[in-house]
Amino acid sequence: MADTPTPVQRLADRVPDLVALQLLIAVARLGSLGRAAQELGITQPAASSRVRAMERQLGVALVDRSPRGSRLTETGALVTDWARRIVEAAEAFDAGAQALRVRRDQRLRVAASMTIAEYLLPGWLIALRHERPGTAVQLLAGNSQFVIERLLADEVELGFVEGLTIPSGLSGVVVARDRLVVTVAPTHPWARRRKPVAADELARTPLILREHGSGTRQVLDAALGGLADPLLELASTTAVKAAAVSGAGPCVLSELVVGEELAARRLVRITVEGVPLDRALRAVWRVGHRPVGPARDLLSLTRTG
Amino acid sequence: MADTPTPVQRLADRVPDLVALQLLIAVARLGSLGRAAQELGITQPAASSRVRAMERQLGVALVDRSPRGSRLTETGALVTDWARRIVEAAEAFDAGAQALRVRRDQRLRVAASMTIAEYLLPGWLIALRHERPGTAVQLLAGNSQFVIERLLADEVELGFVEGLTIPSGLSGVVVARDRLVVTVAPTHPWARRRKPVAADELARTPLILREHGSGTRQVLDAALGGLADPLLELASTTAVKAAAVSGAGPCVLSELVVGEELAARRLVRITVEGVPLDRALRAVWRVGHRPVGPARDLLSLTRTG
DNA sequence: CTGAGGACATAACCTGGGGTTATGGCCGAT
DNA sequence: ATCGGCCATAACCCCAGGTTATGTCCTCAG
Repeated sequence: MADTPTPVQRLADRVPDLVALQLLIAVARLGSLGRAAQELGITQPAASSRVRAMERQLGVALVDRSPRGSRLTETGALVTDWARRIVEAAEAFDAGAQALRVRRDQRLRVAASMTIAEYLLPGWLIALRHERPGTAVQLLAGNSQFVIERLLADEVELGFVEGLTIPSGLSGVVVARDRLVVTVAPTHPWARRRKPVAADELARTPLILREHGSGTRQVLDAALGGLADPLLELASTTAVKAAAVSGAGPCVLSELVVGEELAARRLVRITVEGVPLDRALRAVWRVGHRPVGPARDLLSLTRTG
Repeated sequence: MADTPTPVQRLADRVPDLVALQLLIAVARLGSLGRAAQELGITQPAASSRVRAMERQLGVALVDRSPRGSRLTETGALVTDWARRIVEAAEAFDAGAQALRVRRDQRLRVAASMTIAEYLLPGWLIALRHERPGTAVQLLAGNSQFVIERLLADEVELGFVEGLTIPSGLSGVVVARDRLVVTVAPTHPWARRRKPVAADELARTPLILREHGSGTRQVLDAALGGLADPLLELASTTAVKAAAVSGAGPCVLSELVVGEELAARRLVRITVEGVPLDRALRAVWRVGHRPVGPARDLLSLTRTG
C-alpha cells in the first residue's frame, strides 16, 4: 500500500518532547545532568540518554560534559532559549486547561470572552498560581453575551469582556486597552504604502474578518458605521490571521492577536486615519458584588499597581 | 526509597504531546478525525484514541463526533488556540534547529547575534521556507564581534547584528529598530510610579543586567555614559527576565525579549527620560558583496516592502 | 425499504522508546 | 592514594501508542 506522503510537518519527529526540553532548561539552570534529572523526577542515566538523544536528533552538541558537571554549549544556550518558548506556551496551555476542568475544590469561578481567554488569561492564571498557590480557578469561555449571562445568573464571580460599554446590571473596571490593527502580509501592495488609509477607503476595501457577532467585528462595524466589506468571513481569529499571512488580503485583528506576527514581520501594520479602533478590556461583576478574596487577587494581577 | 517530590511541574504529564496537538489542529481545519489522521500519517483508530486520551487527560470534551464528521466543541476551539501557540513555538524551534545543523546542501550561510537569532531569525526562516522551499540555511550564532569575523573571513554571506554603528569593512541596512525598555515586576514600587525616571536616577539604581560584552549592555552603558550599576549580572536574557519577573529589581532588555511579559502584565514598562535606548538591528555584508540569490531572498523577508 | 458508503469505536496484538538498577571510568579535592 | 561527585554503559522491563480487522451508526440514493 503506497502510503500518502504526509502533507504536514510532523514536528514531533524533529522537536524533542517536553520532558527533554525541560531537562535541557534544568541543566542550564543547575549545571549538572544529575541534578536536572532529579528535579524532573527521573534518574541520571535517563537524563543522560535523553540529552544524548536530543543531540543526535538535532545534530548539534548541546552540553559540555565534565566530571565536575555540565554546562551548555553556545549553541546549546540558543537552543535552550528556543526551547523555553515552547515550554512557556505549554505552561500557558496547562494553566488554561486546568481552569477549564470542572472540579469540586474550585474557589473562584470566572467567565471570559474568547480573545481574553485565549491570550491573556493563561498568563494571569500562571501569575495567580505563583502569588496564591492553591487557588483553583474554574473558567467558562464564550462571547460577551455569554459572559454577561453567567454573571447575572450568579454562576461566576468575575467576568472579562472586550467591548465598548459596560452592560447594565454590571460594574466593571478597565484592565487593559486593546487596539484593533489593520495588517497585511509583506507581499501585499498596502505594505509598501506610505499614506495612511482613510476610513472610507477601509470601508470600501474587502477585508478578512471574523464572523458577525464576534467582539472584534462589532467594534470594527461600529467604527466604520456597519459597513465592513467582507472578503472572507472566518470562525476563529487564528484562521483570519493565517489567511492574512498567506497574503489573501488585509485583516483587522487585535494587537494581542497579531503581536508575534508583527514582531517577526510576517504581517505589517497599516496605519489608518479617522477610525477609532481602540477598545477597552474590562473586568466586570454584578452590581454590588465587588470582588473579594480570590477574585480580588486575580483582579489585582490584571491591573498595573 | 522516599523519592524527592519533584520541585518542577512536569508539564509532559499534563500537556498532550505535539502529535496530539497537531492532530487537534488538523481536526479543527478538516472537520474529521479520519482526515486529520491521514494528514499526520497515522491511522484513524490511532487518531480516535489520541483525541479520546486528550479529553480524558484534560477532563474536557474537545470534539463533537457525528457519523458525518467531527467538529470542535466551544472549549475545544479554545484549547486548540492554546495548542496552536505551542505548535508555533515548536515550528520556530524546528526552523532554528534545522539551521544550526551543518549540512552538505546548504545554500546560504548566515551569522547572527544572539538576540536576533533567538527572537527574529526563526520567524524569518519559516517565512523563507514558505517562499523558497528547499533553501537550506546554515546559521552561526554568536556576539556581534563573532558575526563580523565570520563575514570578514568570508565564511558567511550575510550577518545580522544589533548595534549602534556599521563596523568598518561591512555594508549594511537597518532591518528593524529595537528599543531597550526598563521594566519591573508589578509588585515593584516603580510599577505604581507616574513620573518618568530620569537618566541620572536610572544610572544610580542597581539594575538586573546582562553581563559585560553583550550588545544590550553595550547600548545601555553608552546611553548612560558607562555608568550602569549592576544589581545582578546574568548570562542570558532569559535569566535576567526571570529575575525581574520575580521582583528582584528593574531590568533593561529589548522590547522583543519582554514583549510577551508586558502583554501578560508579568512585567510593566517604566518610562525613562533623556536616555536614548533605541538601537538598530542591521543586516550586514562585506563591502562589495551585496547579497544575491538566497541571501537576497532572506534579506527581503526582513524588511517591509 | 434497503443497501452502500462514510465516519467513528472497539478489540487484539506488536513494537520500541524510555524508564530503572547496577556498575564502571574519570577527575579534582582532601 | 583515596574518596566523592558526575557522567557513561549495559541489561532488563514495561506500557504508550501504533497497526489491522471488524462493528455500529447515520445518511443518502435509488
